[in-house]
Amino acid sequence: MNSVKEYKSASYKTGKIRKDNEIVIREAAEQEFAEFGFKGASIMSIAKRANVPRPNIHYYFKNKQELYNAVLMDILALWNKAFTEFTAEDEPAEAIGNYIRLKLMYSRCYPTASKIFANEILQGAPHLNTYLNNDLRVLLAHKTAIIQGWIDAGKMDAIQPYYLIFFIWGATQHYADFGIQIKSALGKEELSEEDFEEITANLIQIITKGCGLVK
Amino acid sequence: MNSVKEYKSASYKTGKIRKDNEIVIREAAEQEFAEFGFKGASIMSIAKRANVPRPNIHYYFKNKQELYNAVLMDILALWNKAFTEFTAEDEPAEAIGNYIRLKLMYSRCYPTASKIFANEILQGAPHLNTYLNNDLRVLLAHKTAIIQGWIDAGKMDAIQPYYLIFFIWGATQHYADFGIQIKSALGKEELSEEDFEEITANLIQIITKGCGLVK
DNA sequence: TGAAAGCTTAACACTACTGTCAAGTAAGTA
DNA sequence: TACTTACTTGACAGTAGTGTTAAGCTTTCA
Repeated sequence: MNSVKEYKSASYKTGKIRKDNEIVIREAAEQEFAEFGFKGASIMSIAKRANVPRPNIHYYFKNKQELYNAVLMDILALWNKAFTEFTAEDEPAEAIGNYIRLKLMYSRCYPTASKIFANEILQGAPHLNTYLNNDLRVLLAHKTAIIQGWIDAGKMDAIQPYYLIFFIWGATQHYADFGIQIKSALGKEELSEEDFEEITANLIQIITKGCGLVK
Repeated sequence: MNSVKEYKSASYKTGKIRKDNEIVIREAAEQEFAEFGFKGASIMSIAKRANVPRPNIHYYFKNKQELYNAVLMDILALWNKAFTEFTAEDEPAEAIGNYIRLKLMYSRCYPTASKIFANEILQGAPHLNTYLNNDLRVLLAHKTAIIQGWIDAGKMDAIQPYYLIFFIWGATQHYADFGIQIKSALGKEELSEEDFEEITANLIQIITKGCGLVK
């Protein structure tokens, strides 16, 4: 099992073709899952999006569940990365501003990932129980402790740290998940980089000022 | 067709049994659509939730689409009601505070409605094109004009009115749509009325102060 | 009380989708 | 080149779900 020969043979198996095809299928699956959630998505439709015969998908991923898991794990990795950003040593105004900027950048660059996550939560998070009750909870407890530290040090107003985080999440993710509504309301086909810069500036201004971090 | 007799006969038709059954089915459908969206929902599963044989649903609603439309129309009526609240004559601090309070109340009292709307938007709003491009756009233009008036009168900071509205939507709806994540993060089974009051107070404080409406 | 309207239900035909298999083709390596 | 492994594809069986029908039951009210 662990001989050099076996290892080599394994590396042949996971060759370029497999890698490429997996990516194409994953991307098609992301679109489908983002729109319809796990239950509403169909392998047939994913196959059409990916432009491959349906059985190919089963060749690369055992079933719908496994394909979904693969996609979801990628997203969680991305999500965790967006979260490990500010520390107790940072100045709160800058740290919170950067966090908002980062979250909005994610909404702009990875709206599909955000939508899949939203769908998963709407469906009652059946595949994310472990994540929500462990990883996320720990990360969140850490962040809120930092914010509480800033409050105790008199650096900002006494806001419930959890609610501050939820405010940032809600306001920033809205631009990915409700993108269509926003575009429609603004009468735009797409939001440009400049639009996002303006949104970022507005949101940072409201929140930092609202927390007593700037005048 | 319009004779008194016909009218009377029509009123017999829509009797108590029909009314009651329609409500039971509608409520079951709301739950199902909130979790799975239009495509992911199944009439079979709605029938089980409502505790009626499946064909009964077809007796009251022609098909899945019509049932969904009925549910969605109720929600839009509710949504519009949540929107017709502040006017140019109001003091901005109070008006915006009240709007945030109202939106959070909706998230608390009608989370299912909020989730159905979220699902619809995530699926690309195929049934809401008309609403988004007409009703909503008009309402929104009206509200943003009022906010712009307050800004021009020097009553508040120069925030893009559209973005202010979107912040409020995102931050408030988050408590309905992402309720599970929030409960999980806070380690609570349910959010109490007191929790919502605290959330409301925090959010109003951040936003009104952040807009330069209070010190 | 009985006729008409309203409601329920089992059964049917049909479609969409899933997962599997076996036979085939293409790619990679000794 | 010959052999092995990787990949593709059409065909199949099975399940879940939809919408319809026809027959039976219940309620209403003249």
